[in-house]
Amino acid sequence: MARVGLTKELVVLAAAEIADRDGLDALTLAALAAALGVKTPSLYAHLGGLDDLRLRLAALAAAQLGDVLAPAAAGLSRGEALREIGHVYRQWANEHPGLYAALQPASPAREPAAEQVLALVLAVLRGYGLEGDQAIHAARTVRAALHGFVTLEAQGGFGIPVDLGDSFAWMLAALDRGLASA
Amino acid sequence: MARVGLTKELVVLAAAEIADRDGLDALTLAALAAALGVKTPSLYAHLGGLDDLRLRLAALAAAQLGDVLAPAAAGLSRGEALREIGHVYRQWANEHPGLYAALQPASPAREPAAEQVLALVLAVLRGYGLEGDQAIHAARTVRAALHGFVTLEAQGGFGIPVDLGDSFAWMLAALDRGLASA
DNA sequence: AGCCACTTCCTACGGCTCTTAGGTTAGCGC
DNA sequence: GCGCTAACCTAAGAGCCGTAGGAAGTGGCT
Repeated sequence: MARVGLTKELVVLAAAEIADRDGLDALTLAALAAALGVKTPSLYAHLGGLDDLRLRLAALAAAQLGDVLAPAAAGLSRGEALREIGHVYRQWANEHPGLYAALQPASPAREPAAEQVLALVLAVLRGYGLEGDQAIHAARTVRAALHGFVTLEAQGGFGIPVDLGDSFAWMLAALDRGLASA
Repeated sequence: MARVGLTKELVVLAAAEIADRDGLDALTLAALAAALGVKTPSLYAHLGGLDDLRLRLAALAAAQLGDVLAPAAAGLSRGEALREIGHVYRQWANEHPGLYAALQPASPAREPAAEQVLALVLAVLRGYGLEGDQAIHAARTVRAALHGFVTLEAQGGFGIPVDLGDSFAWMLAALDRGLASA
């Protein structure tokens, strides 16, 4: 019985790879164990089970997204910052569909990263002169638009053959105008 | 063996009720059969299986959403029409979380209703002077914002204790300004 | 009325999922 | 070299979807 030498980190990374390649639904403990060259019950030495795996995946995703987003708006303001954050957000989501999907049911595991992103967005919104409740409304607006677009795109929800990148850029420009005139 | 007298319609309606009450994930053939007072395999007389049930649910959801949305913007234009459509959309989604979720993986089953909704939105956008590709970009923007907000709301994705209705109204107003200045 | 055919509904089963319980063995520290 | 930890295993159970094949209620036809 040659030991594989798994660690929690290796297991979660392998899970992320499966989720991104085959979809989050294809991430089963059986598939994960097979990918690691191990029998399914052996995973319970490293994980608390499927729910625990999903939480760890969500935490990993939140951390990664936070890391790519953090430097995106450095030195930019208003429209430029919004556009940059938007494009980085969309690109990361497109490159990591499984991880992005794992982010979905809001869980405590991703709370810290969520607050990091929120702070980042609020900083940009201050450039628009938005504070207090206004800033919260605006942050939710931006988040809803980004999340909605990326989600619909991932699910093939946009049927019409008009370039999605153009539409995304158009949306960010419209958001910029909407925020600027608040 | 008293017969229950099921029909495809009754089965799908019962499924919709379970999905809305307990969540789409809780909609299993076993749960559906139990709710109908029948054993699981009996459902196969009315359905092709779980995938088929999900498609039928998506078709039902698309039809319902189209029906409530169609008269929403009658006699209104621009900002008022957008606000009305938005509120009806959100209200329906909040009242039917299971059906709304069933709409998710874009399937051929909901195509007709999707086109109906698209035509409705495009009509409103004409009020903003948007045509051709511009109108497509704008329609995608509106859809992304609505879908994103409603989805995040359903998942408890908005943590901060600021009124969600206010945020939604703010988003619709921001969209209106963004579209008006396109 | 009586019978036939249809369709609903059933039991039984196989394969997949996650999960727990308990035993074996590899490899590190003493 | 020996023992302890933990990584890994087999075995088993509950729940899921889906298929196969049989029994029974219901409507139509003679």
